[in-house]
Amino acid sequence: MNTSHRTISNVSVDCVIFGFDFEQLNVILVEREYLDPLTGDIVIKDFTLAGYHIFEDEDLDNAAYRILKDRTGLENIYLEQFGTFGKIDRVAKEKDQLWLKLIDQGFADRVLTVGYFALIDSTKVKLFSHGSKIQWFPMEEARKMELAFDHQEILQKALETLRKNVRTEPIAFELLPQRFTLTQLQKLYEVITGNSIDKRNFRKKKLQMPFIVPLKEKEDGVSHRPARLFHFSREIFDNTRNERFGNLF
Amino acid sequence: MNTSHRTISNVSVDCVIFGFDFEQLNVILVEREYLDPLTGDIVIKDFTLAGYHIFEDEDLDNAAYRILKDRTGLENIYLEQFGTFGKIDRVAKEKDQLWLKLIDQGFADRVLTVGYFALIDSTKVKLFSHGSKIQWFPMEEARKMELAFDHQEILQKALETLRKNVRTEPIAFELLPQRFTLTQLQKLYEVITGNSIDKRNFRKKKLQMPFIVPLKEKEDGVSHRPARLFHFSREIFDNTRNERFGNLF
DNA sequence: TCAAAAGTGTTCGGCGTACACCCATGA
DNA sequence: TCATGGGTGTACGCCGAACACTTTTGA
Repeated sequence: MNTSHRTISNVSVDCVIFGFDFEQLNVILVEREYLDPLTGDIVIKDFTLAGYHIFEDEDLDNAAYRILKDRTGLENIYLEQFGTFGKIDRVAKEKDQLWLKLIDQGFADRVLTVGYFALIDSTKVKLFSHGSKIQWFPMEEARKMELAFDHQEILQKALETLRKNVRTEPIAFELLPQRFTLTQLQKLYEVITGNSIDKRNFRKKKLQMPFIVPLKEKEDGVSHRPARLFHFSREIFDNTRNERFGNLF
Repeated sequence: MNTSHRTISNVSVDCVIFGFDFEQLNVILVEREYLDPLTGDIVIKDFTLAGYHIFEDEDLDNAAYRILKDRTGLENIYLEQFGTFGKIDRVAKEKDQLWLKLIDQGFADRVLTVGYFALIDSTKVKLFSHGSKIQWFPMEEARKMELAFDHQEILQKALETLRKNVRTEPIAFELLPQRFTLTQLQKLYEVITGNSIDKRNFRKKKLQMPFIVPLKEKEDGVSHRPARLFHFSREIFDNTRNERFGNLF
């Protein structure tokens, strides 16, 4: 991690990085592991969100972009701040206290963390480890894990916010490749909201939206009838969005 | 302000306290004034949101409740966190730097602030000054004022969040007395959203909502036909809210 | 020819919207 | 009796929901 900046000891940023593999919603977690230097025994081994303290000389939003770039190499990604977590005891679990003592980075006892979620097209991303292992987990699995600190609570809030906002903001497309099929889009809405959707109604509605633009290309490499590809035109969206808060799906 | 606690120098909370006087949406601002101790000339005189640094021994949410109680005496008030503001230059305006130097409270150069908004029934609240004057301003006026720090930006975000959330969460009632008329409720929605609403359609819809309960009482002291009073039953709301995100107004 | 997913239309009920007049009360 | 806001019903169009079969492709 970059150490040429001074950090603010009381404030960190945690990024909930969402991805979609056309089957499930996934999230990136970072392994937190500490081995006894003498015996090699595992003292701590669990997972955290991707986070770090903010630097004194960067905007809060930039801290989130930095963390995201450090872990994925990606820039110009959709990032949304969804909450700040500041319970006194949020790092008070025994395991967390032990961890903080072991890594001994001089962070304050009291740390507030600002949560951001990122939406990325996971078909084209390589994860960077920087020492700690980092991997994708299906949301369902991640939601059952015992994460570090209050990260389970943060993950929950991120998911809730995503669920709400995906209905009124055109953010689902951030999780898909530039060219996608309507079935992929439908599946994405289904896994985010947890509802299943009628195919005909879904397609009828999408085809009416001028900013979902049909392309001439079709899928290839599939062993069934290939689907037409679409792309989301932000330009048309910005020009046609009407004032009402109507559901976008 | 309470000084028996140690504060966290990098983190503050600002409260946007909304009220409704049956005509407009109002917000509480605190006067920031500094007089030259020799000449008595006004060096700084403007307004800020109600805010303070958080204490080391309180949860983040509790800091917001504390500030609210200090200023209004109220407890058990609806409070919602809506964003955290952490641009590097958010306290860099010349006037703000001067202010920080003059009050000399040892706060850090870099302060992040967490924004909460409160919804209160302003028919029964007295404001507490604690040295600085504090008063209600109509939103329209407040939105044009040059507030301290980045408080104009914070106010804007608070208002946006209120506008969005009032459609899907039963929070409008927090701004009204326990017993209210439908016309008051309608006016409230109108001033929050900025749209005007058809009276018959509005009433038809409200009367279908089981948690808006008609009372036997009517208004009195008005020089026209008195209106029926209603109250919002949270209990019925909790039992009848369906899963869909349908607009609540 | 089979398996797998793509693609396609109609009906129905409910909800939002537009719209104008009489009523009850205090001054 | 007047001024002021309170209170009420109908008609129409659109949108969301339910529902089943044919088509295209690669294996």
